[in-house]
Amino acid sequence: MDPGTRASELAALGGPEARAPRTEPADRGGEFPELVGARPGAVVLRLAPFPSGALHIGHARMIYVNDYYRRRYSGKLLLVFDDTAGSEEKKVETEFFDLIRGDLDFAGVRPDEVYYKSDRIAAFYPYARRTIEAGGAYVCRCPAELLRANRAAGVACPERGQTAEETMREWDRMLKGEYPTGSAVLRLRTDMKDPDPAFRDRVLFRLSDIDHPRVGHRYRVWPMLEFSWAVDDLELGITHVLRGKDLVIEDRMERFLWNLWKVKGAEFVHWGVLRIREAKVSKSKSYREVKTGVFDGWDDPRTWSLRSLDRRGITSEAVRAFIASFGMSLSDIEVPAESLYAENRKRIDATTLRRSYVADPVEVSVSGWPAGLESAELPNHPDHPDLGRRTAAAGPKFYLARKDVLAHAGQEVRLKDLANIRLPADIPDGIERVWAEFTSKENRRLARLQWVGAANAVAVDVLGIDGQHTKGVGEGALLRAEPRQRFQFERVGFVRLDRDYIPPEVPVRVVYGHP
RNA sequence: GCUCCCGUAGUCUAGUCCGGUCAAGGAUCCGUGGCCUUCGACCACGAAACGCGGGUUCGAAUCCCGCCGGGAGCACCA
Repeated sequence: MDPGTRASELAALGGPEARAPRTEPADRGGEFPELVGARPGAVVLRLAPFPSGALHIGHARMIYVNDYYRRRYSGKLLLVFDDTAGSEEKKVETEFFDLIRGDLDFAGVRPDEVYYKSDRIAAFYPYARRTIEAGGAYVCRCPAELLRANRAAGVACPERGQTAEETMREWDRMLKGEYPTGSAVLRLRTDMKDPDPAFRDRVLFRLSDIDHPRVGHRYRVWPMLEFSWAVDDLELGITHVLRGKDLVIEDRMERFLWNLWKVKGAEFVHWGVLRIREAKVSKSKSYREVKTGVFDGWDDPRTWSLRSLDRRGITSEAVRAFIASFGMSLSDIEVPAESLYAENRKRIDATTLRRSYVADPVEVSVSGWPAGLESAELPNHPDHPDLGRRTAAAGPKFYLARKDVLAHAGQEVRLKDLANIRLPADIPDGIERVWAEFTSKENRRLARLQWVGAANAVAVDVLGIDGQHTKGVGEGALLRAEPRQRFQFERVGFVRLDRDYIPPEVPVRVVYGHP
C-alpha cells in the first residue's frame, strides 16, 4: 500500500503508537513484534488442531506463539477442535480430543474456552446463503479431476454462469440430499484467471457420508476449513489469527469472504516452516504405527509427539524456550534437535542425580583388590554437594562397557572415582568375563572408565529415540527412585524412568532423553 | 509451470521499515585450556556470516534493479 493509505490505516488501528514496530525478545533470540491493532485485554486467539493424533513438536510453535501473545496482551486463547469431515488420511476419532487436551496440559497451556467445529456445522449454512445471495458462489457438478484440470487451465465450467437464484436452488438440493456424495460442491466465485492458480474458485462446501464420532450422520454438507474459519473467526470474536505460512491462502479466502459479507475480520500473522533435522514427523504414519502396535503408543519416541518428549524427560519449559528462540521469523528453517536438548540441559542438569550405567557389559574380576574397598561413596552430583551422596558396591568384581574394555586392552585404566587396574592384553570378541589386576588407588592421569560394582548391579533396559531397546547394568541405587525420576547416566546421557515403571522392579526401565 | 514467502557464521537469531553508532550482537555447535576424576555442567579463550551482480549515495546488511538459491500453495485434507 502507498504511504498515505498506510498511515491512515495505521491511524485507524490505534494511532501513531501502532506505527513503531515495537518488538520484544522472548528471553533470548527471536523477536515477537507487536500485533497490529492489539489492545490489552481485548485480544482473542485460537488453537485449532485437527483431532487425528497427538500433538507433536511441529505443533509446538502454534501452541507457544499463541500462548505467548495471550499472556502479553492478557487476552483469551480458545481451543477449537477442527473436527470437520476430514479425509481418508485424516480421520476424526474420539480418543484424540482427550489426547490433545492432555498434550496441552503437558505444554502448560490452558485454553480459556473449548469449542468443537462439529457442533457448529448448522451455523455455517446461513453464511453460505449470504455468500450465494451476494453472487459469490455457485454449485459445481464437475468431477473432482475435471475441476482440478479446469482450475489449472483457468477454464470456467458452465455452472459458473448460474444466477444467485439458480445457485440457491442447487444449494437446497445439496442440503436435501438430492446429489450423491462427491457429485456437487459449492464453489467460491473468485476469478478463473486469477494469476494464482491455487485461488481459482476454491471449494466452500462438499458432500460427505462420514459417520462423525460426535455428530454421526446428522450432516452431509460439510464446510471446508477456509469457509468454516471465515465464519468462526467472526462469530467467536477472534482478533488475531497466528499460524504457519503454509496457510497464507486461507487468509486471502477469509478476507475475500468477509469482503463479500461486508464485515471486518481478524488480523493474520504467520511464521515460517519449522523442521527438526532428526524428526520426520508424520501424524498419519504415527497413526498407522500406533494402531498396528509397531509403535509403543502415542508417546513412542519415534512419534516426536509432545508426550514422547515428556516421556524422555524433556521439559515443556525447554520446548517453550526452544520455540521462542525462533521468534516470528518467516524463514523456513531446519533446526537440529540438539538445540532443544541444550535448552533442556540448562533446566535439568543442576538438579538431576548422577548414576552409573554401562551398556553391553563385560564382567571384570580384579585380582589383588584391597580389602575394605568393597564399596564407595559417590556424590549424587559432582558440582552440587547439597544433592548428597550414595553408596555403591565396588570391587573386586565389576561390570565395564565392552567397548571400553576392548579399547583399552593391556592398558592400565582408572575406574572413575575409585582405583586403577590393568586390563588383560588379549580379549576375544564376545567374551563374557575377564580378569584384571589391581594396580593402585592413587589418582593418576589414566583413561577413566565408567563402572558398576557387580555386587549390587541391576539390569537396566534403555528405550532409545529410535524405539530400540538396549540392555545394560546400572548401580543398585537406581532401585531407590521416585516414579518417572530423571537421572543422568554418566557419560551416556539424561534418562527418565519410564511412565509405567515402578521401582524397585527389575529390570529398571528408562527412556533415553538426550546427551 | 503459475502464485506467494524467505535468503546474516555449521545451525538458529538480532539488526533491514527510518542508510552512518554494524570493521555486524546473542545462542547453539565446533576447537583449546581450566575445574586432578563424566563423552554432562560451569569458566576462559578461539574459529566462524551480510547469496550473487549491477546501481543510487560522501557512506548500503539496510534503498533500487536483475539474477541465483530455499520453502509453501495450486486437495471435494487440515
